[in-house]
Amino acid sequence: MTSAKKISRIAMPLSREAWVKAASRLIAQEGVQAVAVEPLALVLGVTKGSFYWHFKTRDELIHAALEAWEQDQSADVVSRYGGIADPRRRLRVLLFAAFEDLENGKFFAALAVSSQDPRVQPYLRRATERRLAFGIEAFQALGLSEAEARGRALLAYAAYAGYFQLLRTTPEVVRAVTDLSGYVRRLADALVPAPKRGRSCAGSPIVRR
Amino acid sequence: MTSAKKISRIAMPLSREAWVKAASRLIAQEGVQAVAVEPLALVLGVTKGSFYWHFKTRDELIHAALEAWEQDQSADVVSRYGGIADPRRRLRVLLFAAFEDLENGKFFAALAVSSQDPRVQPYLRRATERRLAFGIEAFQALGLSEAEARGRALLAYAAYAGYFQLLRTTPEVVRAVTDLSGYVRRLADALVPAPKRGRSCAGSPIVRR
DNA sequence: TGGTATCCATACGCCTGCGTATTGAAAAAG
DNA sequence: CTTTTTCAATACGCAGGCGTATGGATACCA
Repeated sequence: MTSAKKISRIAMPLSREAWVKAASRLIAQEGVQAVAVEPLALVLGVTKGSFYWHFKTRDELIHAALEAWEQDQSADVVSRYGGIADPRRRLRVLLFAAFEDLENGKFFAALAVSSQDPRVQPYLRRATERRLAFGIEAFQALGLSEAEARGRALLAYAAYAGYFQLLRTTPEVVRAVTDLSGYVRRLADALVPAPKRGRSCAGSPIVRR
Repeated sequence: MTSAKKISRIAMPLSREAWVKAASRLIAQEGVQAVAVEPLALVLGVTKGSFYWHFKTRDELIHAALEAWEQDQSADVVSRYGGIADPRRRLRVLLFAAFEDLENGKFFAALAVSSQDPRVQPYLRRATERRLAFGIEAFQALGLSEAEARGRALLAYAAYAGYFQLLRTTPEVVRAVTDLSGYVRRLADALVPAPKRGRSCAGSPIVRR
């Protein structure tokens, strides 16, 4: 049958979820503006007729895909939040976990591509607010002043956003320079005093103000 | 001098440069895909007829704008390079200078938006390679190993890219958190041992201020 | 005065993508 | 065995954007 790369579309009806999923993949790879009905239908082995039965407009599909991402997001953060008591360790684990979720990072970078799109903005804004607030809280738990915590959280978040942006724009160059785990470790060492093991810097290098 | 955005255009012939400049502005604001001939002509107060006299295709305009940016880039880097002898100070000055050039930062962030565009890729790749190489060199001048220098350079560059990405995608949120100078100072403190002040402990670059 | 080069307007054809309308087919319900 | 519901194909209209063709208009030259 349709010997295309995708599943062979053997007369099995297409679910709404299938469209959303395909759209999400497309967003992660080429950004929101790439979500076009006809090309997408071609990939799925159907025509527009199918799409406009499942969705009222193209915007509805985009919105659905973004909504799905936001749900995943929240779930993830909450699940990792409950855990660790020690603030230092929690912060480091948080950092590593964030960078380890490559899918999410790539999707986020792809969203940033379409940041001017009014459909995307609210999702991007909420995600940024949520993550930054979380980061600030985590840094404050170390005993830092709010200003200091804000600054470090922004730095950490920018390093996150920047890494995935660079990975998207020029993956060869980035990979030639260092690997992910080394990158994150370095970031964590720069922002969070190492937790107990080995002699960390004498006394308390952290200034609370 | 076109007084403001779209006025004048009083029978004075339009130069090729005017098109390139307008295109560059557009790229910085909305990305490469926004560079469309007819809307641009509307802004400049002419029609397509003018454009296709100065340029063969739309691609030619885009290339011209990117080329102009790359030239500026190189000039800037070279001009700042000659200066400082002390590697610590040089690195910090470099960092501050990079972040202070808001125009360039915004243009870079806008380019990253269109990183998938085959027209943009080479320019983006060259800029990234050049800057990273420069950063690595600067860190090695501090006496760091190549691996360590690579790591820190990537971190610094990601912080740069990330900051301007966030400034582009969610400026309100970023500005609510901290200001630019504080951000850069923090980054410099984290990556570069302060020039004179008390020596930080050997391993951890976190420095009391 | 006439010619030539420069700069721009207008009109056209083409393609892509959105959304609608209509028809069709197959499964489920009756 | 009908009827209804579900899903999809086809055909259409419309808009925006690229590139071409052609015809002014203005200025500079000879």
